[in-house]
Amino acid sequence: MSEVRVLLVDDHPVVRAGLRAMLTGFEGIAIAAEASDGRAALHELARLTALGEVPDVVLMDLQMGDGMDGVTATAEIRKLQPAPPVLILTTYDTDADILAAVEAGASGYMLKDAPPEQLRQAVLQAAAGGTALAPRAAALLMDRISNPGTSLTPREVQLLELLATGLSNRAIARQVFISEATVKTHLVHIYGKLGVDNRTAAIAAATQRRIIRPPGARG
Amino acid sequence: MSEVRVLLVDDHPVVRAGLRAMLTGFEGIAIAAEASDGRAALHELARLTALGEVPDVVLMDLQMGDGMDGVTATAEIRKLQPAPPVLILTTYDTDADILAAVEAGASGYMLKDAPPEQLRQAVLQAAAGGTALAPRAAALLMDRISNPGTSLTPREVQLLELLATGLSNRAIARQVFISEATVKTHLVHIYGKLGVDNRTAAIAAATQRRIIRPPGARG
DNA sequence: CAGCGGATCAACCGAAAGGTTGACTGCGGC
DNA sequence: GCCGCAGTCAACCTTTCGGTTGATCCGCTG
Repeated sequence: MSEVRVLLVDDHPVVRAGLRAMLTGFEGIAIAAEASDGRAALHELARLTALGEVPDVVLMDLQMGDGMDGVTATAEIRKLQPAPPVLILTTYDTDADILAAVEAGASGYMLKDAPPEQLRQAVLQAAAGGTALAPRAAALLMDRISNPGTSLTPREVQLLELLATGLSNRAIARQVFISEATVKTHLVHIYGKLGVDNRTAAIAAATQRRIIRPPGARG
Repeated sequence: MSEVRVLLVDDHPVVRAGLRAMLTGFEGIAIAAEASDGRAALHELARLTALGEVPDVVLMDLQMGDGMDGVTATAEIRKLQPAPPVLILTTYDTDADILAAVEAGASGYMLKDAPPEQLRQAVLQAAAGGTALAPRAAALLMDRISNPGTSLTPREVQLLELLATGLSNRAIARQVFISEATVKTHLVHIYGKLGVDNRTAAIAAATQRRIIRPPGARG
């Protein structure tokens, strides 16, 4: 009999307990192991692989306080041989989170506030080699392929990061060895792409979409 | 046999399942009921009270997507007769969150990444009429009573939060029904206390010191 | 090669923000 | 009752920022 075996990866004991209780309550799903961050997940995966017990799906949180984050871990897992499918289960549904996860090779993207039945479906689908996307994630990906020209250039992201640290235009200019005029030009472009009209709104928008890390983010 | 009876309030089914599994696994703790937001919690509380089964403690998340938020719900619960103690269990430990919760009458402030044993202790302590604070929450409150002059006033924190959402001075003024001049006065004070000289730097500093949550962070 | 987009810079102007001074109210403590 | 502090507002000035126009340079691509 073929049970779907899941590797849980989440840094919150409470969430792990919830998933464990919820998933083991379903027919045909079992927990193979648990890990509290990406690095631990890779260790578990190596251990299980050595035993010939590769899990059928990895259920992974994206935000994990101290250890390796979910996107990095997903990319690492996808490099393995064999590489179990990774289903992202997270709290946020921001553009960059979703895109980063998909680019890293995730088989699905679900939100933690999803009803249990949806979660069950997603786990089974991912384990079977399919995909499982939350509505907003699906919508975003559709939108991306229809008009891809909206994203920020690497240079713009770099200036955005400096902006978020609280530097003035002049200070940013000095930092990257360009003129203040150029900084202003870049900012105008950034504001246009983000749909805002000042620097604080740009920081808020860029943080929300996970284009940049929150100012003073730890880790 | 006096079991401690808990009312769970969290908008995530997964988290509720986790807390349910974790707490019922402990001796002397039982789940009285569950609710997915503040309003539902008040309903449950009314229902239980009518049955003469008032819970011994309310375990409440602060960030809840759609319904009444945790701070408002806590304040409402504390107005009841009888008013069960409210233990906050949340993901973030920013000054603004902690102070708001304590001012609303919470008996404790714990983080979701706390180990199960700590959680158990906190629930029991709160139920017994005591308090339970995460280390950072305790440190913050100690700091508040020792040197209250250095820290930001509630009003200043409020403006800081609006600032971080990307609003202009005029927009902030309209939001809180004061003049633009007053906003500027507050900002000057804020800059002085944070040791910065512009709004983006204020956001960065306030985020770093956990006075406010990162711009765009959502529950 | 012509065209496009990214990156660079200048000059300019109006709008917003930063900073200062001063003043008034209301509340709590000594 | 007086003092200090938080909160409110006005007037004024300087600096910074936002937005526009226009330009050069470079690398890639059809």
